[in-house]
Amino acid sequence: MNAPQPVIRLEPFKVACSSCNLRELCLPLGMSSEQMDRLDDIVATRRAVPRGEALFRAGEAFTSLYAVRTGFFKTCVSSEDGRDQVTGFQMAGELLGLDGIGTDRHTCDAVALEDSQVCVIPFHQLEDLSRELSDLQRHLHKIMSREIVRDHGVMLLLGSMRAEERLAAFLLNLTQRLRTRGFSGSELILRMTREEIGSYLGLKLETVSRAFSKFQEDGILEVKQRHIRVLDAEALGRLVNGTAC
Amino acid sequence: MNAPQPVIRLEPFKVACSSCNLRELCLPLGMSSEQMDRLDDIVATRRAVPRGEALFRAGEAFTSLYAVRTGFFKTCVSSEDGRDQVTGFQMAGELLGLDGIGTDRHTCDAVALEDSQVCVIPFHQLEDLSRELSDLQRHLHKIMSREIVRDHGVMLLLGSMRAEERLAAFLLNLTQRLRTRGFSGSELILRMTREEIGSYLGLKLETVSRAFSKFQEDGILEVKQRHIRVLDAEALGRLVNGTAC
DNA sequence: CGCGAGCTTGATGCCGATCAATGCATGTGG
DNA sequence: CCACATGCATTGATCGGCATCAAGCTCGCG
Repeated sequence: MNAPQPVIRLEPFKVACSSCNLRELCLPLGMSSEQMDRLDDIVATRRAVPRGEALFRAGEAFTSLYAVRTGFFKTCVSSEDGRDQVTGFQMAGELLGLDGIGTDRHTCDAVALEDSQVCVIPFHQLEDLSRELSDLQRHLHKIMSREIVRDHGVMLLLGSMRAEERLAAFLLNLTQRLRTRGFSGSELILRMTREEIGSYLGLKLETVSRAFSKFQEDGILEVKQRHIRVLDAEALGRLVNGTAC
Repeated sequence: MNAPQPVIRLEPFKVACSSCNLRELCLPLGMSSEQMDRLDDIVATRRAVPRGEALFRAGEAFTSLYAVRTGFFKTCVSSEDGRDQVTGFQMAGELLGLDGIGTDRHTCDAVALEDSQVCVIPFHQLEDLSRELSDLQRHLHKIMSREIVRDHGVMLLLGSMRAEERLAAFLLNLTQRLRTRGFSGSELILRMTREEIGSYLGLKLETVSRAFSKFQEDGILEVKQRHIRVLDAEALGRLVNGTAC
């Protein structure tokens, strides 16, 4: 059903982890410059993915991991009967494609929510290199483990939180990650629709919209379509921790 | 808050992956006998965990992975405000502890639901060995990736299925895994309470109970407390795929 | 300017949570 | 052996949060 969709590929151009401003967020975290040079040898190309296009789709052969260099992605899985679920949103410095390692096929779609660029990391070469560089090996393991832990957090959210708590947790997570990337965290532009937020949070888009309106009424947020300003981050935090209940 | 709880530890005794009847399900899958000997060098001890005790708890230092040898476990995470969520059930041949790699601390509790034994796999030694044995390295990566994919499946379940579908999916998954281990799959004894099933599925225990009763009325299951007999596996499958809606 | 995608808001209904009572198996002590 | 406690499961009655259905609204764009 998911016919492999042609993805626009710009002419590959040379990139270097060692000179990338994301190196402290991304795969090269904590590596020496010699180690990074080795990594540069295998992370040789970038790929541009226009807004709305898929970087990969469920069912396609897995060959590489991808590091988001610029832009924003969602990943989503779907069941046979057509229901689908957004499993995550990825921003600069985050890895895509870990799902494909287990079966050598991707198990989800990765779709760009704005014009984006990724670094292509051929996985078998990465495995080879990580047998030589134990720092790289360890970091790869940590990244995969953290993805598992993140997923557990989402399960907790989906299994036990009510609508407003879910949205609050989502916003806190987003602002947190933006702050790590040098943004203020109190002002943000959502790159996804209400429906995509809802899919991620296990809610319908109307419920997401109502929750936004509620937060605005309560003076916690200022909401103008996709432009969000966080007025009371503490209140958001209280919502998540349930202290406010 | 989670004080490290003493876990009963039997005197370690020698074990061997190479002679383990789970080797085709577990970490040694697909390895040669020389490779397995190397693995045996580091997987040197077992540990017994009585029913109700924790193998590890959130916050404890991470040192090892554990392979379930006999018995049955649940893993659960909890939020600051005390809500908790069962994130998985593990049976023979499955690995526990992957969550701890990312931060060197466990992020969930692993609790035995019956008297159990695990093989202790010191993680740093496993990393060392997997730098030598690419088959082992690759298999470890596959195991972690599959855990991520499994988690995505649970998200889909929690985010978009209704109560009976969730229970049906859960039962199919259980019987599937039991069949892999040589059991019939049409008859099973649940090792967990209705409440634990509910936590995993994002439902209250009463809802789980009602769903069981409904399946019994419909002739899909025979339910006697924790003894379940699957009378109509196809109907269960239809429920999950939504064809029945 | 008008169209359409996405967002907001209201009215209604249903699924599953909640509250409560009872049943059933196991274990313990008199 | 029975009396009783305890933990778990079942079942019923009621309630509430979110889904659903249905209008409008906003904004960007051809």
